[in-house]
Amino acid sequence: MTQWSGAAVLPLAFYQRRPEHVARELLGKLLLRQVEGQLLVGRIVETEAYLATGDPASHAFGGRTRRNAAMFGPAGRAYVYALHRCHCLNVVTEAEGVPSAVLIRAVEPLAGLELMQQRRGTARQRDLARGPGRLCQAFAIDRRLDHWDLTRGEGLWLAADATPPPTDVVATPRVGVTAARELPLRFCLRASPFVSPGPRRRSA
DNA sequence: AAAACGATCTACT
DNA sequence: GTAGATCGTTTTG
Repeated sequence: MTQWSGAAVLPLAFYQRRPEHVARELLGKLLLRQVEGQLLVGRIVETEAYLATGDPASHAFGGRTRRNAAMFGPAGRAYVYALHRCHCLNVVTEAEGVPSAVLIRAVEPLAGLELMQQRRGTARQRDLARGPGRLCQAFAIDRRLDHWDLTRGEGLWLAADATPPPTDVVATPRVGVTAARELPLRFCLRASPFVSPGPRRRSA
């Protein structure tokens, strides 16, 4: 795995900024997971920012609860929650006490594909980590990783590729429940086949 | 104690 | 494109 030795772990300062900025900067970065003696790697191709104030879609909008406690903690930690049968991975941003985060919506699988295929129950590369729930299943991420320190470079962490590919970024307004606000919170790499379907438009 | 609610996914047409 | 499964968390009685 010397191929990833040049990948620099993202430092605390990277996360101590506004979630819109972090979400934009995360595109093209690497998500790494060490599990069962193997290294899983994916390139982040889609993110979503959840603001500390004025964002009705954020879990922190209604105040602090047991579930969303990680969002109120220090930056650079994971906020993992369960939804339906799935889990979703967020990275906490800004200062402690400011509840903002970035949802990792999709990655392009780069290493450890066999284990991902095994965990996902499919061989289709496109379906391994496209969508926040699938991503967590492929990378063996669940609530035990809630509050995990992502800056330590072990278990679960993020890093910058030594030679990242060109990143042509698109920001799109959210659709669905938050459509009324038209917040430009979603970021993805243009033309990446590994982008998730995204939130459904809600039917009245 | 019970009910409602999704930052979703899969299957099917 | 739409429908339904499904379950931990939160809210309400």
